[in-house]
Amino acid sequence: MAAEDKRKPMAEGDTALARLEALAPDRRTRLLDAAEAAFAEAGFAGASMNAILTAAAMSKGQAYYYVHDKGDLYSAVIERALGELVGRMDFTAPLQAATIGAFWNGIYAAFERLSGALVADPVMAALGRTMYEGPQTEKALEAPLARIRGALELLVEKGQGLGAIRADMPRALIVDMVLSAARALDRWFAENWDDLSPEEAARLNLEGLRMIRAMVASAG
Amino acid sequence: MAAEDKRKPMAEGDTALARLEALAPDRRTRLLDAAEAAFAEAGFAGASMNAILTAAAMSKGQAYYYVHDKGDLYSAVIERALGELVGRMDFTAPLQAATIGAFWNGIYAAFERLSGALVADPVMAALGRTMYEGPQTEKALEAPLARIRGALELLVEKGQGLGAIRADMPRALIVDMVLSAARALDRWFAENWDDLSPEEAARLNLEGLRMIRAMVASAG
DNA sequence: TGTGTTTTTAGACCGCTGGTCTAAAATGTC
DNA sequence: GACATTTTAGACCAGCGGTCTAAAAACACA
Repeated sequence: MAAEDKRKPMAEGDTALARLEALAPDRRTRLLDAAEAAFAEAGFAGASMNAILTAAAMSKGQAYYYVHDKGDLYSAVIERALGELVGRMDFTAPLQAATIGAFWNGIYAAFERLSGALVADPVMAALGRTMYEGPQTEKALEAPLARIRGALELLVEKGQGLGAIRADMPRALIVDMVLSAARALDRWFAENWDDLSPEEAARLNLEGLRMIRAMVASAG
Repeated sequence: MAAEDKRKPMAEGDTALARLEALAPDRRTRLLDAAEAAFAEAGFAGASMNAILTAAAMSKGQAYYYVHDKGDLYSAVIERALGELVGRMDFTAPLQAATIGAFWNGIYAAFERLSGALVADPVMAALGRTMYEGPQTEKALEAPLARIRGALELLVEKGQGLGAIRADMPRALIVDMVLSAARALDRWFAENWDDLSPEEAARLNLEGLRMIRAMVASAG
């Protein structure tokens, strides 16, 4: 009478983050820090799981007990980083704006804060670039990305309500275009930062946001 | 007196495409076709070199004689695909436009042709999505991407000369933002194509281009 | 404290990856 | 026919992400 295998096979749907969350904070931090550094430097595919585990001083069995696979670990890293970022952006001002002008000004301010944060933290910036690697990352990103898109979508909705943003295009499309233009702007800044005077940088940043605004502003 | 090794070690800078170009056309096509299909389906990192070689009925020694590494093969695939695409876009009309209106119309027409081509050829579209995988592809793409950017830059310059495009921002930045917004537009279409009526698709496509135009148009 | 159960850990192991290397085959040259 | 060069085949290599087993550690209840 073979005893049935009662070992818990890692609850199915939960992306194993359940266990990760229960892991002692210092060890979780050690793992996520090592992973974040590796992903930021080499991208998702380029980062070596083995190297990450060595850096985090964790055995394989240990790591794969807390995480389904590499993509899962990646999700956790992104989720943590995103948490810090959205905290910094803080969209409450534009969301409560009463006029079109106040709406845009609130957005400018939020993006300025974000931009400052990314400039100050190149690892985070590099990690962000990671997010478009392709089919493998895409799946791992679904959950965390949905959250940030949700926030932006809310913002667009508010803008449309105020008459600030054109309402004749699908909201999702507008969000996509804004996100990607903003990212291009950011990438350009990252690459050319050293050649820019502070004044020029500030001017270009503001004008860049104005360009994005022009793209989505309602014709009126 | 050991005879020096006279074997040609594959000329250094030339990305080995020299040999590839000299390869009999049918065999080169066989290899590139197999690679294109694999890259389009699984992305750069996800595609298996071994599988590609099997599909192309080529031995390893053979393939690596004509190509430095996977990135090199990828470059060749992109280069070929890009050649077909730029042929389809044909920017001569907007480049010779005499008025702002004609300039934009020419651009609309070129993008419409491109969009049509991508819709008709999903493999090519998938391949395009591949191009932003990360550090690994980036290097392989430098050369082919520089060409398309060059073409766009010319276009922006012309637009600035006509007063159609704002001249107060670095040309490279404008090109980046346009490219990435256009890509977002394209991606959105790729994902939502099935849910769109032809009329709606046409309208959104045109309006999307107008949005991009609004982003870069001079304040005038 | 002793015993049985469950959770956690270590690391050997697996199939596969992209890439190298050598020895033979093919081709060219005189 | 003889020699040099170019091209081919595929065994082989280190490293990859991931699995698995067996022991260790922690917990539960007496």
